[in-house]
This record gives sequence, structure tokens and C-alpha cells, in this order.
Amino acid sequence: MFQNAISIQAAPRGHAGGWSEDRQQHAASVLESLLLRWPPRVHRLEPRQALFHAGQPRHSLYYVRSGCFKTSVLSEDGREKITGFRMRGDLLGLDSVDMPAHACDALALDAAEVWELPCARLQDMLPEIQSRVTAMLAGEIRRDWRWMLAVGTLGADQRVVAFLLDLSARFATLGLDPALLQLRMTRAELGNFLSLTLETVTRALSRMQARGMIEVCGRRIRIVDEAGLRAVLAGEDARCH
Amino acid sequence: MFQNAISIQAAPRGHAGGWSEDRQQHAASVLESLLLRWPPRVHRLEPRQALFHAGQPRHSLYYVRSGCFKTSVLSEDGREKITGFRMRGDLLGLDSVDMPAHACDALALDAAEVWELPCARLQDMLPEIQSRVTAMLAGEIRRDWRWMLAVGTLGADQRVVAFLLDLSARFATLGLDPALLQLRMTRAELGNFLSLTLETVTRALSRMQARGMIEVCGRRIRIVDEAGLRAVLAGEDARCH
DNA sequence: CGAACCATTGATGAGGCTCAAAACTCGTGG
DNA sequence: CCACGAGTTTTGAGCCTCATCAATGGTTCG
Repeated sequence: MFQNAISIQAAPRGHAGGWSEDRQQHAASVLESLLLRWPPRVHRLEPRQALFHAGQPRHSLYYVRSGCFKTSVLSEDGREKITGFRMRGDLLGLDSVDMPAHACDALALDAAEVWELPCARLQDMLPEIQSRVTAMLAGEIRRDWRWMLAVGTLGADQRVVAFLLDLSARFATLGLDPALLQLRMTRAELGNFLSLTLETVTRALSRMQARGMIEVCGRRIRIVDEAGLRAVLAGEDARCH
Repeated sequence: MFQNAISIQAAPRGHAGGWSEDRQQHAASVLESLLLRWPPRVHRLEPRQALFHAGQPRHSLYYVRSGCFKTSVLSEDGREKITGFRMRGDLLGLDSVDMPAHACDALALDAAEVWELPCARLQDMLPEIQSRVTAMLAGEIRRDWRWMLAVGTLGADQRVVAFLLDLSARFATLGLDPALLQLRMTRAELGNFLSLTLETVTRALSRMQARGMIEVCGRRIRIVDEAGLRAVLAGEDARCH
């Protein structure tokens, strides 16, 4: 059951070399430059490949260098809940730093690259990244709380819009076009994260498209009218056309 | 708007003295003994008194010594989401350790006592409690995820039962009777936490009572048939009587 | 004793889930 | 190159759970 989820790849390329690829100073850059001071092990994953499963012994943290992951928890009777979608700059495995085993599943949604940070080595790096680990833990809590608020108080359309705007903002900080969203997850996964069914997600997207706020083409979504989306999110019943 | 939320009280009593009050070795004891090595400032709060509000400058962490708190986040347009109910052994303000201002509201639901841990002093205590802070942050994330799973996948009755069983387990670790739950929150607050309306909470409790699983008397709830509750939680449609 | 506040119960309706079917995408192999 | 099949997305129809609105009774506190 616990096959080796990842395959170890070549050592990281030269320390300055990794930098020149980047067009801009991303939010992720600060942490990355820190990590490059200790040569991290690099792993590449294929779409739908698991990085780790809940219950597996935890030896490392993983820094997401590229690609998109979903993290999820499972109940005893098999119900799944996706707790987040992780992209460049995120740390996987943080939620169980204090435990010997992972507390969630991490699955690559597309081709991805992660840098492994063995716990043993993590001790050496302290306290330089200790405060950053703490900050990322606290940040995860605040992010979770905001989604709990959204899921608990917003309607279906509003939740979907909130997701699109959130993703757009994350794209912006990563130097990507915030108006052109390339989703890496299925409607079912999106619905699971938002506590909706896949049909409801689809219908919400169709409604937004009918209002001319977005253009939907499968998993490619273009934001046409961000202000309109924000109005929907704010609850203003758009009477358009 | 930002009145002084708390009133400073007398210095803590002697270090060994605080211990003799405890009948048993609680889960909370380990952290408490640690904190007592630095004399913490003690604050007492009255029911419905705020410990801090979101946005207020953050100078300290607060250890809950007694009483019950609710922590909540607010959206721009006034929607509230209760993120948890905190009891003895919990730390308030952890979610914003990396920030200059609080990220949530903390409100005492009954008479409560907290120990203040100023950030300045926190530096001295490191690294002795550093690992504990990290563990509590990660633990909060896992707890949030489990509730996101419950709220996202369970029906109304199941959510209420999950809450009762969770509270019962917490009572047990605190040395209280796990079958006799004294709720400190209103039905509306409970519903908010579970993403239900207060009426739905009431009805769920009434149904469980009708099935003979609990006895409800206002905020006093006695668990009569824990196995039955677990069956409801597991989704087994109880066809009783 | 009155005034809030809280809890309970009922009636009604809407939002979203379930079930079902069809169109579409994509990788595989004939 | 096209056909096939699995997985995904879209759309429709009907139903069910839970939110909403409303009324009553209980409790606490000034």
C-alpha cells in the first residue's frame, strides 16, 4: 500500500543558476533563496502522483517549486475533504511537523517539482527558517479560517467566485496572468474543496459566463469582469441583461 | 471602540501551590508547569467580555487557565464565523504569532482566567516552549481540517453529534465528567460553528433526546447512549422504537 | 414585574443534492 | 487516421434537507 510515492532526481542545479529562470521577484523567491543555501534534494512528480499519504512516516518537509498539489484528509469511513490547493512557494507536510507521521495526503495535480527538506537537515537550518515555518503555520490557520467563513456563510455562486478571485490573486503574486486561470483540478475536486457538488460548481460557472463575467473553456477560465465578480461575492444581486 | 478589554489582576500564586488544586494530571498540566517557571500575569474576565479583537495590536499570547472562550473571524461585510471554542490548556493569539495585530476576536463565554505571555518574555522562554508553540499551531490546523471535513460532509444531526462527542472527549482530558456537558455557548453560536442555524441545532438536539440518546436541559446536556450517538455519526440510520 | 435574551416548535419555501443523459476531451490501440 | 473507451463536463428534472419566518414559553436581571 505504501509504495515509494516519489522518485529521487538529480541534485539541484547551481545555486545562482536557478535564479536566472525567474522573470520577476516573486513572493516565493525569498524562501527559495534561503533553501538554496542548503542543496535540497529535488523530486519530480507526474500528474496524479502522490507525494505522501496520511499515516506514512514523515521524514521531511517539501517545498513546492512548480506544479499544483491538492492536500486532503480522509475520515474513517472514506469521506474526503480537500484542505487546499498548493502551488509554488507553499510547504507540504507542515501540518504534521510535530508528529512522526503525515496527517494528510498530498497529490500532484500536474507535473510538479518539489524540494525535499529532511528533518535532520532542518535542525541545522534553524533558527534561520524557524520563524518562517512558524509564520507559514499561522498563515495556514488564517487561510483555513477564511475558507471556513466563506463556506459557512456564502451561497454556491459566491463560493465559486471567491475561489476564482483567490486563485487570481495567487497567480498575480507568482507573476502569472491573473485574468487567465488554468485550473489543475476537476470540478469534483473544486466542489469538494468548496463543499459543493460538481454539478453545482459547473452551474455556477455557467451562470457567471452567462452574465459575461468569465469565459469558461473546460479548465481554462478567463476573468472578463472582475468588478462584476466582486459584486457577486459581495452579495449584490446582479440584475443584468 | 478598542477599550481595554481586560483588567490586570494580582500576580500568580506560588508555583507549587497552583498544583495542589488539581485532582489529576491533566493534559494541560505539562504546559502549565512550564509557564509557571516564569511568573505569568493573570487576567480574569467576566462572561461576554472580550480578551482581544481582530486588528488590535498583539503584544502577548494568552494561556487559558479556566473558563471557555470563543474565537471568531469577521468578514468585511459583517458575517461572523466562530473558529473554535477554547478551554483550559489552549493558547489564544497563536494564529497571529507572526503578525503585529490579532487576526481574530476572542470572547470569554463565562468567567475565565488567562495567563498572559508577553512576546518580549516569550523570547526568553525560547526554545523551551518554541517546539510546543509549533506543535499547537500544527494541532490547530489538523483540528480545523477535521471540522472542515465534518461540516462539509455530514448532515445536521451528525454535525451536532460530532460536536457533543468532541466536547465530551475534551472534558475527559480535563478530568471532567465526559457524560455531563455544560455548554457555555448559545444555540446560535453552536450553529454558527457548525454552519447551521440555531433552529436546526435545537431540532437536532430534540431528535437525539427523542431517541433517548441524550437528555437536554437548556445548556446542560447529559450523554445517555454514547454508542447510539456514534452510530448516528457513522451514518447508520437509527430506526429505533 | 417588565424587558431582554434564549430555547423550542411549527409551517413554508428555496437552494442545492441526487439521479440521469448527452456532449466533450484525451490517450490508446487497431 | 480513426475508432474506441474512460474520465470529465454540461444540462435537465425532481426531490429533500435545511433556512427562513413566526409564535410561544422559559430564564435572568435590572
